[in-house]
Amino acid sequence: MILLDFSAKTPIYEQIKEQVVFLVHKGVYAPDDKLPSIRTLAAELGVNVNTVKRAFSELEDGGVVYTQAGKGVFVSKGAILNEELKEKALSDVKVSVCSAISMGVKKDEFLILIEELFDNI
Amino acid sequence: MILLDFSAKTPIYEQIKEQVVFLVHKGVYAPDDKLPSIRTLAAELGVNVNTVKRAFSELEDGGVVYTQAGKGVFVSKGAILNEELKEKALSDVKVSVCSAISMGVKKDEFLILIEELFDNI
Amino acid sequence: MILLDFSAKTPIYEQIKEQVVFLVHKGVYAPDDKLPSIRTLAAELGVNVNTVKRAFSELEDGGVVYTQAGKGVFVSKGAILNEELKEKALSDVKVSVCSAISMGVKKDEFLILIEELFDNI
Amino acid sequence: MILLDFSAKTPIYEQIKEQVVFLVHKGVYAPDDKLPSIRTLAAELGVNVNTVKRAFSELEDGGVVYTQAGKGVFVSKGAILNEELKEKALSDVKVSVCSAISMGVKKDEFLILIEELFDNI
DNA sequence: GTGGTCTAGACCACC
DNA sequence: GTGGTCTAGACCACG
Repeated sequence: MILLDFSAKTPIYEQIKEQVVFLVHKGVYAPDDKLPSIRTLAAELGVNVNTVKRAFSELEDGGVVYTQAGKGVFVSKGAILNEELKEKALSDVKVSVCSAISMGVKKDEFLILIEELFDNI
Repeated sequence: MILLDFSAKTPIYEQIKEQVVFLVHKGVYAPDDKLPSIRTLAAELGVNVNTVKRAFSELEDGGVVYTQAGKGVFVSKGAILNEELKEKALSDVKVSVCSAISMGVKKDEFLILIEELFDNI
Repeated sequence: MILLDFSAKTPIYEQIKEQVVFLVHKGVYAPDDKLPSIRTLAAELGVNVNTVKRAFSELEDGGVVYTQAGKGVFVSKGAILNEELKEKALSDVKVSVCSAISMGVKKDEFLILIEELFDNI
Repeated sequence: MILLDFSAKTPIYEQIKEQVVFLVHKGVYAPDDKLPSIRTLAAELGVNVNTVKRAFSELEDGGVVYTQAGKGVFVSKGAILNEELKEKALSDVKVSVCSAISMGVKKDEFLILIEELFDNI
């Protein structure tokens, strides 16, 4: 299931992308599984069709999914290794950590936060 | 000194805000110190007056600075202890880390990144 | 309908803020209703886009409305119960009444003024 | 004693005017009493001489004080009856009360507030 | 079409 | 000199 935060700063299509990638990593969608159709997903999420289309299109550019015209959108075999998205995510972490450091957050606080997050998985 | 990255995705006024907060935390500006006038700073940064104004205005909303019309903008006494900003920054880190985890980033990668950032200070 | 007094001392964006809050309290705009777009409203009021934008932006800070970029500005669910705004308004009354008292205004004059204002509603 | 709120929205010279009027009404300064010199008062308040000068100048226009060149500024005999300032103060109350009404403040709340203020005198 | 950001001007009140 | 408000444009990302 995909949940969107419409009030968030991150664009809707980015949220969709991230959550699809997440679901693939989690194994909810295996390679060659068919994703929900663009129109179905758009209806479920209460979102414009173009928004889902953009998300899927960029996922395809990133090699996470592939499209078969008239059939649907499927998970790529190499999806798990998508380095581009991973790099971007790490870069975002770097930015937010830098910002937090400038607010006076100490190293220990980061380490604790990361431990907590990994414990909750 | 404030440095701007005009090609960054983060708005200029946000960059100014962050760096002012950083300078205050570093002690470059002490409580009740006068910040450069918005016009002076705008000229130095090669930026529009309104952009600096917005940055200062939002810093005022956040309790980091206070304004005396006709006099200038000054650092608040409680600015150093502003826990709210710190909490928000940590929350942002949490979000970005969660996102990165879902992209497949492993715990070690976070730890390395944090070590690197603290080494560079 | 929003009416502006361009010759008033109170800034235009403050007038817009007050009247939107008033309309929300009156129930003209219910929670999750979409407000007029900033461009439409600016055109209707004969005012600059940025002025309306500032009004909406500050209403968002105050929790009266929320924004979905690319969609519009909507009334918050908790807007009607916003005690903070009420407290601030009462505080402003207190200040002005104190000032008036020091000018020699008697208690009866306040009571008469309040009666008149409530009669006109 | 005059106390200023530099962070307030009301201009410094208005605050000085109001407090002088208040002190006169309270009887701290009687008719023909000499007020502190402009420079003395400016120094005490940590304020620019021009600011005090403006306050006194407008008080003189309003008939609250009169100036004797080379001697000083003195309280007028008719100061207690200054209707102009009183009208302005009442007008300010009206504005703030209107604003508060639109925020949902009820009549009783105003009456209670006024009772409280008059009890504290 | 929507809001978000930014620019380059302007005028005003205050200090 | 300072900040506060406002205008009339512009470009961008998003839906």
